[in-house]
Amino acid sequence: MADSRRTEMTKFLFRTALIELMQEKPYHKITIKEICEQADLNRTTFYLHYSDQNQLLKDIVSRLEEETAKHFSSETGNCDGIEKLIKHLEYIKENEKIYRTLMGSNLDDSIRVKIFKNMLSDINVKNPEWTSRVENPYVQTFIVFGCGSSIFQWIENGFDLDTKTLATLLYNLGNTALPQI
Amino acid sequence: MADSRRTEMTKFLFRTALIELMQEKPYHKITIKEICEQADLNRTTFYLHYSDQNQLLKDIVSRLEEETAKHFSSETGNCDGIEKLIKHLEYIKENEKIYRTLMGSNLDDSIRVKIFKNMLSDINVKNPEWTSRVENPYVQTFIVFGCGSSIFQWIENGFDLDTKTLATLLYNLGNTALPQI
DNA sequence: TGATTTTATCGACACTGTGTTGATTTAACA
DNA sequence: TGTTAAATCAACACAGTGTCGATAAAATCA
Repeated sequence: MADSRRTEMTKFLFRTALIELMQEKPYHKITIKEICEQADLNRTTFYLHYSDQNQLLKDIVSRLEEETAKHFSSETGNCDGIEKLIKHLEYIKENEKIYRTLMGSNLDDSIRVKIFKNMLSDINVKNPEWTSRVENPYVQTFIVFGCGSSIFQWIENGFDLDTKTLATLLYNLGNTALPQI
Repeated sequence: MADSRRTEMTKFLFRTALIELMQEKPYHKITIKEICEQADLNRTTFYLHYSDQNQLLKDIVSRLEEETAKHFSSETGNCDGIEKLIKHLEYIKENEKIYRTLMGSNLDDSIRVKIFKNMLSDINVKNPEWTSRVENPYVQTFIVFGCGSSIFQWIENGFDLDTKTLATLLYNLGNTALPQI
């Protein structure tokens, strides 16, 4: 019924193996064979659970999304916009390894957008100052990718700004522009 | 001496073949064998000029950069910031095929950044309103990726805004935020 | 033009990764 | 403990890679 403990463990090992390999080399150069060797599992077993690397990667990303959603549903009930952004940045900092790995692996656009939106989801959905005025999709894109890329750079730079400074910067970048459009 | 006409033609055929294939499928799924079949050239000939697909792609991108630079060195001598941006957008529109192909193929970050910066190079380098005040690398990243992604979306949407409207929008998004930081 | 050099082609090679098979072993759990 | 589900194993045909040495074609120039 559902996924037994054994298969759950197997899938966990595959996910771990891919994440480990992604820290060493770009995603697109990682073969299924390598993943299996890293996980110490048979290649036939891989095909029992995933059709290819992309399926496995999607599994990793969707689990991260679930965990993030779970975390923020309880955490940030009533914060204002900038506090939510700070909480998001803190969450990313706490989960440095997975975010650094995902962002540094030249992933496909669809995956990258998912992660960007995930990093900003609460803000993008719930903060009236930011989004209720943003019916223009170009402005949304500008802000999501502008913020997302800056956060990515912040991760790469080893968190050289404290969360409040970066949050204020990004918030102002997005916010001050909006009313004037 | 240098590249003879014959090798120049051969390389041109390989470049054309890759661009054609990139319109059909994501870059990372294109094999060297396919490129050769598309170009109607022998696979051994490919290895005579390029070590792999990435080399060929870099060739394509660097030639686009050269052409762009050549175009803008004569074109936009003395325009102000927003006019330069309009000229860039018009140039992208004129070269729709190559830009659409490059941006829609899930390329590596390094290539994407090159193209983004290329799209904004004049603005980023020469417009005092935008960049002399931007010593903060996070703000630069925000603007480059914000604008780049919006322009990408504009291409994907089939140029649904006229160049002046989009240029004004992006210019305001970047510009109004800056003085307040 | 014919001789020379450069460039593209051809066939073949060993090698790596892919995706699938059926038979077998291992481990969970009722 | 016996039954069931999951992981393993060996083997398969197949596709793409990168590299040969030998050959053919085509550009260059004496």
